[in-house]
Amino acid sequence: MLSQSKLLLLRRRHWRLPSTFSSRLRCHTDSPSPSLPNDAESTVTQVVEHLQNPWNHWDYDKLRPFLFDDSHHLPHITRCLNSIPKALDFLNYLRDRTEHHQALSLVFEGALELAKRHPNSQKNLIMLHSYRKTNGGNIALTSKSACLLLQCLGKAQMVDDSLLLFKELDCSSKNSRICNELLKGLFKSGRTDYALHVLDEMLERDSDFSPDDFTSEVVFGELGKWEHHGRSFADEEIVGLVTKLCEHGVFPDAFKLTQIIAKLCRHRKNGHAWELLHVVMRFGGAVAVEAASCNALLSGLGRERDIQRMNKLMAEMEEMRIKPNLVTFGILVNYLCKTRRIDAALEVFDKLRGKREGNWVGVEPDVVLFNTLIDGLCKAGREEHGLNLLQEMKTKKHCRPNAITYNCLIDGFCKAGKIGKARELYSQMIEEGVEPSMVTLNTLVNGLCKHGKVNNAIEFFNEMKGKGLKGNAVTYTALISAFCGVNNIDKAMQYFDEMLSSGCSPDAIVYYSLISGLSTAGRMDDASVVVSRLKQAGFGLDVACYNVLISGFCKKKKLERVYEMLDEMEKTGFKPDIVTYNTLVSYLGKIGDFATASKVMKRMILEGLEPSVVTYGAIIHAYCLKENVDEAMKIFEEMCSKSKVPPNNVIYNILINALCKNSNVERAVSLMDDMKLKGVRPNTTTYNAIFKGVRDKKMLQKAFELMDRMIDDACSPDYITMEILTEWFDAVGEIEKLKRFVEGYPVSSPSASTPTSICF
DNA sequence: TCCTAACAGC
Repeated sequence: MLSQSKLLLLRRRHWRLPSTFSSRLRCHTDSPSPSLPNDAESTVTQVVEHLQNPWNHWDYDKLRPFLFDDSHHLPHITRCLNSIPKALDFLNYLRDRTEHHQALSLVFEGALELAKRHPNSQKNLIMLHSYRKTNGGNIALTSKSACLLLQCLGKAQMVDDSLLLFKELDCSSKNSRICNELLKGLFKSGRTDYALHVLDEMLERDSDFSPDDFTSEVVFGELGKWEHHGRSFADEEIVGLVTKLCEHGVFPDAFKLTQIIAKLCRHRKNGHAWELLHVVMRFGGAVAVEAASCNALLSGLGRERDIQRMNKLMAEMEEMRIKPNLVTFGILVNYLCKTRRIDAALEVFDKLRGKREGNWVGVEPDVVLFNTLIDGLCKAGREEHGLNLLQEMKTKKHCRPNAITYNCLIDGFCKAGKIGKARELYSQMIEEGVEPSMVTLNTLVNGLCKHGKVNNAIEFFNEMKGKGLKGNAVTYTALISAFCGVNNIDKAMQYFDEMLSSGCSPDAIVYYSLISGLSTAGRMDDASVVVSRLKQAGFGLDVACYNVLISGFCKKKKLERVYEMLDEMEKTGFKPDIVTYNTLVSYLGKIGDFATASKVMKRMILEGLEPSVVTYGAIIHAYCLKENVDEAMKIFEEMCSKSKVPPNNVIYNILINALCKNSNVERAVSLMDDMKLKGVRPNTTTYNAIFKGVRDKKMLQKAFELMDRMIDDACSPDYITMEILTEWFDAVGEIEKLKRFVEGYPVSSPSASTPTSICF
């Protein structure tokens, strides 16, 4: 049969504690806390039983002893009531009968503890807090109560209540735990400055509540966070705060220290991170610092290419006997790879697995380390060596190659132009059961596009679509750029639309590719449409984007649109760069406005930009177009003698072309000799220009000579070369020589019959 | 929950 009280409890279902806590029987058998002596135990049990009386018919005399000498039992007694309403009834009953504040405080503490154990503790604690606020004026808080309330108010971000509560406490009941809870709440609500003020009080020499491990947890946890509700910390402030705490013997744990250092390094504040780690090293020694924290700093230093400090830190680690781990070596190898010192990276790699003499023998490299090295090798054009490492990985149990391993190699072989090998590696990865990723898809699509195999790229992409892999912005950038590159704007637009309809959201780079393609194709109206779509999507133009647009408008002679772009650039805070100036100079040169071109160049120099080889090229080209080759040559001489930029083959090509057109073939030929002398490599365009010149002057012998030189320079004739030479050689009966030339044989000496280096 | 993390597009 259910007792009356149990019925009551059931009726107040929502107040009930879970069955493990709630049964009245349990309270009977529940022995009071172990510290309770046996005789006390029985009196406590008696009074609890009495209080369980469902109609709250309580005998004040029975309770009286607990209000005075034995009042320390009150929290426990209250907890045993197992019902918050009942506890409040008890509290109200006492308040009507006694002025004994301590007793009330202790009963309230018991009620709070009950609430804390309730599954809906937060709500119940808040309820008790409101109860006390509205009608519990004379209930002072014990330290424990204050702690519980501050904890729940902190969680609820009721920061003003927290502060009021804290102020009301008298100094004797304040302790570190209470301060910590307040601190936590203040940080959580973004009252950073107030929190720091409390922390300062805690640190004061004569304060009774000095910071402890929990303080460290709260404060350092806050410093390591990426997002703050209130103001974020200045990096200097972080260092200052940690120093202050360390001086008081409060250290961050290894995890927090690592987190804070990593955060500073990501903000490119290596100096502060360095200082921070060294403060902790200085005050806390090696105990406080683990390899992970050093690794965080090492990787930051690596990113900024600060090898001096990397070495210094490694030496300090050794001195302090902080043992480097695999990650430490990973950072070092990564640094060496990224600075193209791949042999040094291999040396570290071999040392650490004991293949060479060194101190670090016996560390087994992992997949990341292998991948870092393979990528480094591929980027250095040593993909074959990377392949060897792949084979080695396959023999290891814990180093199975993953998609990233294959991606690095596939990219390496693509960049080296060995598309076949790249595809072979792709098949290999499928055979091995390694799932290709989006990066695999993009690497191959891009590789195929870059080598003029757009159709194969599309084929492969379709194949992957069949497997359920969709393309992303990177995939579409590759395709769009490729189609723009072959002037197939419609196809590029088609893929742009497909990207949108497939649900892939474009990024600034895809927009850039299309804008660039349209501008190059002279379709400025379409380009402008894409620009507004880019802006609608929430992106902005960058300098590169402005440059392609300016160049496009220049080509279309839409000067007013050019100025519009320049104004917009200025308004959005972008300064024209060397490309912008070169575009303008080139345009002004082409329309023959040398006065303005010269003004633009002056402004460019005023802005601190040095004229580049492109700037000189633009001016030289402009004079050539105006058939003022003498002036062009003057600038060329100036380049050779005074400027910091020596002429390249583009400059020579412009001049050779112009001289030939001007019937000054001799001078053009001497420029070709000059190129050889200066080590500037001629290309097919150079030869085409000079061939035109010697053809017009009917210098057949010179043509033979140049053909041999062309073979020696490993330049292959193109359709323009053939156009220039075929008719001429046919007319003079030398078509055989031309055939031999195309096959790579020398032609100037009739006896020559062995192929030359062109076969390589 | 920290550190190496590698790979793709302008």
